[in-house]
Amino acid sequence: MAKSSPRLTKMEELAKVAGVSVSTVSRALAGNPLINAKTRARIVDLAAKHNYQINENARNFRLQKTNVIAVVLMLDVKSEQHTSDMFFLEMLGAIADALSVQNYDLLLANSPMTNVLDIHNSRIFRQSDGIIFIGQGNQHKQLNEFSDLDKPMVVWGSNLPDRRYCTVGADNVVGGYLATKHLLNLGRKHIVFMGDINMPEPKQRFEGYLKALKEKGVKFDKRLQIDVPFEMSHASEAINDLLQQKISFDGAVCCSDLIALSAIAALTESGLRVPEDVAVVGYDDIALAGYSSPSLTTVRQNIVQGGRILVQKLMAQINGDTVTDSVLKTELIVRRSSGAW
Amino acid sequence: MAKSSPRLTKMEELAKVAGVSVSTVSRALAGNPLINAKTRARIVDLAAKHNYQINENARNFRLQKTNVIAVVLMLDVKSEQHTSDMFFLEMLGAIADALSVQNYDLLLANSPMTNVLDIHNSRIFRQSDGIIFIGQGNQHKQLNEFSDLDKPMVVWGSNLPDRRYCTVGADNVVGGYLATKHLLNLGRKHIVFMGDINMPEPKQRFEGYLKALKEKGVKFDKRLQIDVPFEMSHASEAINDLLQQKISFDGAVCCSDLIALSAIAALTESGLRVPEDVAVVGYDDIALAGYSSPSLTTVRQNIVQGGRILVQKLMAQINGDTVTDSVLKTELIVRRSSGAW
DNA sequence: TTGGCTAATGCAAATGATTGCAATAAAGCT
DNA sequence: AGCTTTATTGCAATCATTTGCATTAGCCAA
Repeated sequence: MAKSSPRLTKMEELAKVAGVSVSTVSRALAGNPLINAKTRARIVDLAAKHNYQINENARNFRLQKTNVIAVVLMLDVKSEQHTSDMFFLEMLGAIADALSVQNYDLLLANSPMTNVLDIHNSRIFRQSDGIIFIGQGNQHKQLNEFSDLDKPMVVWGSNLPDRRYCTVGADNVVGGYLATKHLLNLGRKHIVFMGDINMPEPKQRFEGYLKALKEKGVKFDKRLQIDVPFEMSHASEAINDLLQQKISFDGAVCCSDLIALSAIAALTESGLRVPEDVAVVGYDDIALAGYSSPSLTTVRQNIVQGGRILVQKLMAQINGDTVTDSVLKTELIVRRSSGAW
Repeated sequence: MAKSSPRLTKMEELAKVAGVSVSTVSRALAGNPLINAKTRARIVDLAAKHNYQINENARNFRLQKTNVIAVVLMLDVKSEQHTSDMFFLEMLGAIADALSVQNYDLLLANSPMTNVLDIHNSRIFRQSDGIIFIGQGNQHKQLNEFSDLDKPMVVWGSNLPDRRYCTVGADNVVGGYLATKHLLNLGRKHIVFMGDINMPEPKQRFEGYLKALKEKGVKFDKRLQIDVPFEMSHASEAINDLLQQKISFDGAVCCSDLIALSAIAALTESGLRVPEDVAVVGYDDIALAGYSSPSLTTVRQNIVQGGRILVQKLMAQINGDTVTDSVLKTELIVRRSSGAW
């Protein structure tokens, strides 16, 4: 590039420089094969040389699209998942990256939302070409209704029965299975499951938990399943309750790292050693997991890949394609201390 | 509202229903006093009744504005602040809330950025009416240059000398002071300061640290100031180094909760008790701080207020006003365990 | 009645891009 | 040469809104 001339801001100007009509420039920049290849190349070069940038405002207006994707964080409802961990930010970052590649903006919606359907009359709806929901909360039914509005949408979450919307999510059954099997392999027999099985994702993890128990021929003790919300404080209380009731256990599968850390705190405060007396496995692999003491064995969901696939599915819908659900691989991150080696 | 008719999507339709021209509708909805008050009220009512929503795309196009604010997370550079804690998400949420009140969208830019000036030729720049930078990283100079581009901008960070851009930030000097004084009041005399004083904010907190020491007549031991990045793992190493060198200390002021938690982990692993042997104070008050064991005494920045003021300052600039910096109050959150009562 | 003044409203241009259709030029065919 | 076909390009309408200027209507005074 020889030198950058003063920037051309309108197609009209670029057309004059190139000695062609505005239509031709428009088509050339869009890669329309109607335009002679040589002309096209020449115009593209000129555009670069003069630092021409299309006016996206005008373009979007003409094309009746917004080039904006709304992201709704489902973190309103009490005892909702991940309210206080890194999951959302990481996912948000992953989505933003994936979107920027496609030249889309991200419109963040994060005001408390008691009913997803309220979105219909909001800016979120009108001012976006599609919506990504992070989590389902307990609004499965509303999400189903929402999908009837024919707005491109995709949901990070589990593939619930009767869903009419597209989901992308990690394999929760496998996640629960891996965590449980890890503890079983260490010889633990009395394993607590900490997570609210009324919520979609914990429920599936619990399935995996049961599957692993069955495989090893360990009988399930239903006193060991505890409906703790993802919020931390309840986890310590739950552990203390168990201890007080003299229900003995030597392992714990937790539905988030925060629950796990909270449980570990309660255990050590009660004089129990982790992992010698009780081995603990978390979920999510938040940054803290690796650095806490004892460092945390945990189940990792591939968030970057998740964000990318969410965007990809949404784009497909915007282009009129029909899409299918996607279940991502889940892996167990074994660290030395909490879950033993 | 009697009943909602099929939605009107164009002003033209609304104008027909109202029996006036499009111009009149436009002016009426904008509250233009040219239009007769009664007519205006009638049109506004009709708009509501027919659920008319203005086409913001067309409006923005005509008015040559984007109604989008870009938010740049300065989390690229190695050893940058807060890379892995909740701070960014909370701030992002606060900003998004404040923006939505003003009917602005949030465009998230979070791709690694080695030089802020690269933004000039990017979508972030063209497709937004203003930019909010979260953090300064080590790009103070570039931010200064950037401010010469006459794009409305505001920066969350500390009020460095020679800045030509508007900043909003918490009072880091006071933060460092409060944390240190708290430990001194508990009778601690050998207090470690953990934070990279080459970074703007830790540097100011360090100032507060020194001020508190001086006030109590405690001499500063420079071996106790340690340049740990905000990233956690280094903090444990640093603590272990100190212990190995037999440098004794009985307190620690940390520049983030993550550093604090990491330090606590290292201390307890070495057989030291927190807070009996070493009292620790963190910074940020992330959700985990209250639930970890021992629970963490920490310095809280008012993030919601911060987001609101950032937006307010930016709006003022967009409207052509000149703005001044803003320093927010900082408070110490005392919890029983880590920092003692 | 006519002219002047004001308050209220409408006309039409403008914003910057896209695209159906028409127009032109070049080439091929008989 | 004359006619048809094809490859390229340009014209002009269109998207929904805002706004300078013109227009109309109503009122009052002379």
